[in-house]
Amino acid sequence: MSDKPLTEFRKIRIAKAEKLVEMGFNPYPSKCSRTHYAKTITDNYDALEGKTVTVAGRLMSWRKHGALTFGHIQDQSGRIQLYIRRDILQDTDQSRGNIGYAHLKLIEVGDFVEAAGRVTRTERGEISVRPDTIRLITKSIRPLPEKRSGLKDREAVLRRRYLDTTMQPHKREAFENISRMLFAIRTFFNERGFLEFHTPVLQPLYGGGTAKPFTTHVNALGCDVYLAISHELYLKRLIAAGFDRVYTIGKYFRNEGIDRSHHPEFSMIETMTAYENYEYNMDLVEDLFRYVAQNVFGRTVFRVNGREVDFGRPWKRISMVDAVREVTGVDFSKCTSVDEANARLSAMGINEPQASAGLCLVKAFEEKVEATLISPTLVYGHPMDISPLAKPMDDNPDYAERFEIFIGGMECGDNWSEQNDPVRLLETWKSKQQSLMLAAEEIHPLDYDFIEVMEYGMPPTTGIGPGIERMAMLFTEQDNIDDVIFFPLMRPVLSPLNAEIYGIDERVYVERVAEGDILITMDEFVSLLEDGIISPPASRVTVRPYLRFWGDLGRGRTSGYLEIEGLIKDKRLRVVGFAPAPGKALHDLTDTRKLRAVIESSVRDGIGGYFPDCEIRIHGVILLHDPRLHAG
RNA sequence: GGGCCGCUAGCUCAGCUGGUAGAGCAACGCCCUUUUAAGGCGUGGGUCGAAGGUUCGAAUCCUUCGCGGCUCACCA
Repeated sequence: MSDKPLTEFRKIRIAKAEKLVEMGFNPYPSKCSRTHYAKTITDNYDALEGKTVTVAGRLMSWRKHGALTFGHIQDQSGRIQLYIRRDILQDTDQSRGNIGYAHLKLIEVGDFVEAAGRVTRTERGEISVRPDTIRLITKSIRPLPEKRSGLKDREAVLRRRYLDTTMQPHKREAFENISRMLFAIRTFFNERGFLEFHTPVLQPLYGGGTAKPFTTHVNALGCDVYLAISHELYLKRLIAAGFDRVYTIGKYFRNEGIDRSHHPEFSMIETMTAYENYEYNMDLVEDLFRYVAQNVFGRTVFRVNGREVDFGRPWKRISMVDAVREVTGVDFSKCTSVDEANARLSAMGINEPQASAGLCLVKAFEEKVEATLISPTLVYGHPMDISPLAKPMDDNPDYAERFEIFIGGMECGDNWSEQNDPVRLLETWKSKQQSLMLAAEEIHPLDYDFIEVMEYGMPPTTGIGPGIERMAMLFTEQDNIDDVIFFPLMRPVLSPLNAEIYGIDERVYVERVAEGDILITMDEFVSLLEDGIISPPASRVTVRPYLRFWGDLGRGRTSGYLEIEGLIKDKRLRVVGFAPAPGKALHDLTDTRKLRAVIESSVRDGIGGYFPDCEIRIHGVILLHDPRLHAG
């Protein structure tokens, strides 16, 4: 009986590693002695020709020609060819870890190797290292993807990014540039006298925004906390503490939609500057983007959504009222009533009545203007209705000292003069809380501790908050956020193949209850049936048994649940605590027919009698494993 | 959440209106002193995402589910 290809491949490679151990080699040594990166050698060939160098990296190609062997080693900098000659390569020497020509078959594509030898050119002119010695640094026991195409399946790329960047090294560029970007951002702020702080990710209250948070629990304190949806309230506490210029490059967590420009976990650079207002920040934001463009990318013109965006020119600054008037011809500042404003809205084809004239302006802006703002534009003067943490403008208190950054039709940051009047802040928050409770049945926490901070006093302050990923998308010219986040969040999966390799007998399913499903216990279910409360609206009920086996086969326990469709209209019922045939050994998994028969009779005996006229379809048993036991 | 699309060997992909599951790369064996998509000869490799259904017969048709993609909506 032969194995599946991957299983066989893996066994062969493990056998080679074992052979190496038998021979006295360590296939996983801890040290290597690289002297040069590949690119250093190809860039400085004239100076290095004939010199002895040591290179190390992953073996990406391997061409045997009898007494000659060619291959390419790939390191972080690039690739360089190995030109191996039988008459030059030293013999196998376990004490030094050297692998001689006779044993070269023990290393292969995918392995990490180290080669020491002279820098030379082959007859075809390729700069190469001609090794005197070759050492195996790390044995690889999985096959690399197809060498020409690499990974193409999007899911495979996202789940195994390390393979994608191995096969197509140019795909590392965006990530390298993001790293440089972060360094440049820090340099930019540090040079301007800002101090970087780490603010809490675990927060007892979530504030500074209206997003849905992730919740978690602190055992030691016995209380629930939230992952940060924003860091701004903590930065303001730092200003109150006497620091004039602070920033954080923090992680933000928002339990909301995922699409090509939204990710549940993202990063932002957030600043607070005391003794300045939003106008200072307009200059700061513009300088920041220009600084990053020039210092990291060496240019100011980028392509965003197929259109050119120039960060070098002075950015357009326009009030929201003017921006809407420019595009639609409607001047919302002249609207004297909500009804008038809503009439203007519906005249431009937006039939969603808003609660205030300010909200009408915002709606018109979002619908008609936002997508047209390709060149970097700062839009200021938001209605106070939507700016609870911002200060009103002196000359027009209906509008906030606030601006948003728009680039390529995408919002890239929100910024304002911080409201530091504690009495007004409290009033605003309370009324906002009430309206939100009425409107959305959502309770937003009031952070009284923060109000107290404001009562002690915070000097005039202004902050900016450009998103790192949005910025990275602009500068690396990617249109999908997954391509600027190396490890995007995905549902966990365990392939049947891995389940087999790692000795997990059954298919692994992640147990979860979808929204809208009803979860009840077996006892509750039975009593509902007995009382006749549940009866099928349709003539057919579909039952899917899910079972989990604990402990040793033949002796362990069985638990599971039934998924039942057709008993409650449009809902799926999940009955937990289903124990088929109590007392019987169900663990003979090899006889699936017998297993199924036992489950079927158990289900039919259990519920079939309650509605005799109904067809009950029982699907094959699905075996569960606790994913937590086998994660990773 | 809605719509559309995809899932076949480790990887990249064929597989027509239902009729014995295919190729290349990778792997294994042998040959080869200038290859770089090396080449030549030979060999092995599959729960066609899962479960049901229709059928004499299903990778193919139907239903449900899983995972993913694109897109719209929602959400900053």
